[in-house]
Amino acid sequence: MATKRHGAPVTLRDVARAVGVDVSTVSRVLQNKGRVADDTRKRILETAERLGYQGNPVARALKTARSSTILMVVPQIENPIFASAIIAAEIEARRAGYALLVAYDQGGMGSEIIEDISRHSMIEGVIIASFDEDDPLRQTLASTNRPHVIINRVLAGDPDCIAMDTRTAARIGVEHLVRLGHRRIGHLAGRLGRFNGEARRQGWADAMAAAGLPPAAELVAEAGYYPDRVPDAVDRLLAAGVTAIHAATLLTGAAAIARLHVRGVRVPDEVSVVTMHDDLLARVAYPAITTVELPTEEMGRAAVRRLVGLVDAARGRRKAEGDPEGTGGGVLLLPPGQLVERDSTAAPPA
Amino acid sequence: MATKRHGAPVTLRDVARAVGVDVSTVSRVLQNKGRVADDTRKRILETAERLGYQGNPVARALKTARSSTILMVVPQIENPIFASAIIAAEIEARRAGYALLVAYDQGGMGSEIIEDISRHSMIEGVIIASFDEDDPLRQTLASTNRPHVIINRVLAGDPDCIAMDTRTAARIGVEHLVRLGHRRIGHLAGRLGRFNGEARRQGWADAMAAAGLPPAAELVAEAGYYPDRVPDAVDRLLAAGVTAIHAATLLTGAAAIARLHVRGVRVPDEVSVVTMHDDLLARVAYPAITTVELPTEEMGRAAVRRLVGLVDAARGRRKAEGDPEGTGGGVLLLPPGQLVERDSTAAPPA
DNA sequence: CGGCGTTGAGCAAACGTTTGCGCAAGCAGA
DNA sequence: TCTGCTTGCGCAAACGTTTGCTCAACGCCG
Repeated sequence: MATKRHGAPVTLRDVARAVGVDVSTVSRVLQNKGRVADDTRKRILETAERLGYQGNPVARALKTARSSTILMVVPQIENPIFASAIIAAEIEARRAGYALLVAYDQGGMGSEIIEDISRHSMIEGVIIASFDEDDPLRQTLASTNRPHVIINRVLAGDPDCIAMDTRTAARIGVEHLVRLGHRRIGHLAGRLGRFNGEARRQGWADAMAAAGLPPAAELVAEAGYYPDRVPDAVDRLLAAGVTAIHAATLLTGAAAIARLHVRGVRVPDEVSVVTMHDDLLARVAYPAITTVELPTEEMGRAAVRRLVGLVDAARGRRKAEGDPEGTGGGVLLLPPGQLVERDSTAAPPA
Repeated sequence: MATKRHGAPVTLRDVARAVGVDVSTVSRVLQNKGRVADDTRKRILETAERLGYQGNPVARALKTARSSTILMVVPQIENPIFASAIIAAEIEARRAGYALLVAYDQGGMGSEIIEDISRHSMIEGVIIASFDEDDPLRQTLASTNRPHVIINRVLAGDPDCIAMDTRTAARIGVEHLVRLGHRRIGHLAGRLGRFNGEARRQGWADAMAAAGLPPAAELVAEAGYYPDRVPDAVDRLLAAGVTAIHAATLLTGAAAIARLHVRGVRVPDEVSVVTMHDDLLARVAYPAITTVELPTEEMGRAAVRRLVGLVDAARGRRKAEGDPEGTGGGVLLLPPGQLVERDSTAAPPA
């Protein structure tokens, strides 16, 4: 009996030898392929269990050319939207039998990152969050025809984008303000001209139009996604005489409230604030912030499902299965959740 | 000339054939091992470049038994401490030539998760954040003797823990309050009895003792890590007559401020609030929160460095190199950063 | 009783590397 | 000219699987 070095992992050969069959038979049993006598099967399963056979994922990957690993590239920014998307994506990936690699893009380096990681790890597909319209990564991805899906943004020409319908989310928030009686409603914009900034502004405009209110230019103040420029933008909205502010993001919404406090403006008595993405921050702010729930987790899950579908398709499997999981191509725009009414919104002052 | 199926990846054999040498020679050139004639080397390099040779990480991993992949397990909680630790860890890992898998533990399932992922991916080491003192994962890890490091917590008996010195961070915050003239300083505790909750309470007690102030029991109110129980705890501290509150976490600090607002207590005029972890939330709260910086990113980076060291050591490399990178064993307690003074702290009312 | 289909299992090739070994060529010293 | 060392490179085994092919044994039907 050939003694193995202690600690060395148990291989198919070890099991095969112990049972007295060929490795191929063991392999077939372990993956339920091919016909094996019930008796043999039982002995193999028992022995594999007894020896603690684990299987070597690398060897399997080499033979099958499948690594069951996907990569998610996110901007380095600590955006809570991505944080929860990653969490949900990982859990969904694990459920689907995949492992999730993450990589943080420090700005437009997506291509290099993917290439870099591909050097040590075989990745079957990529989920990309850091993606400007002009990102060179797009070319790379298209030319290398590696399965990929883009999240948090709809990109013209790419069928595999999964984003949240922030336009509708914005509309819901603003409609709530309208319902409360507000007429001069300002929009604290993110980055206008960018996909997400623009969608939110549109949603604000939609609600305004539906209420017969003019979406005047002075009612829109751009602040970006960081708190820095918020005070200035809020001041401009106050100068425009708003009684309510719709903030594009939770973070800028909170910053807006802080600015209103500084300016001595009471929230919500004098000015209401509403925003989207129902995160913890909305609950610890004072007053607690009224928000519209965003399907951040569903975005992560949907991205994984779509990507797994693409990977499978690329391997020729379930080619014409009528798309039973609804993962079929096409841009997916996830509807927002509920309006969560808290203490930052009220009727305008008489 | 054997035409390859278009799209099939370029292998060593392809390059070797094109140059007219053996695959082994190509391999040696590509990894700079062994002696090869300069001329041959140049031709091989050129051809590899021209054909776009990428190398197959799986095949390499099979042969070398190295996957250059590490796993980081974090609790599913969207704790900003972990978010930034992950980001920093990933970037450090990439720099070290590793890829980072993440997995989110939904509560005590660490062992299952690791086993699950090990089925598809070969992982060389694990960084674990979700780790209670009694976690069964600990046994698993010890018995399987897989290289691992534990972060955000010091575990008796495990030499590879990397945590932040939150005790000192707490002391620094409280010292600041003392310096401002506060004498009745409450501690809004996390979870007492747990590593992190206890360290912070100790730091508070340290500063109190140093100032000759009695750390009375009624000055400590436990609230956990979530905002839910904060209002009640704050009320108790107010009843105890505090003029300042040291909150264990940024989130509960923000929630405490909100509660003080609700109670009609002005911050910082009547009650000051200080906490730790200088995150965006501290800047968008009103008033902006005075915090002590926490080395969350360094924790992530240090964990990766240590783990890489362990992995290398386990493979017998640089066994006795005098530990040039300072990654040597032993618990690492990272010192906190600066006190960032903002608007939530001031002298106590006369 | 011969042909044939089915079942169970072994043989061996392949996946793309890495690496120990061997060997030919070249060259220096004796 | 022979020995012996170095340099450059090919040969082939291995890493642990998966899978197509082969084949013996067996039972069934005509």
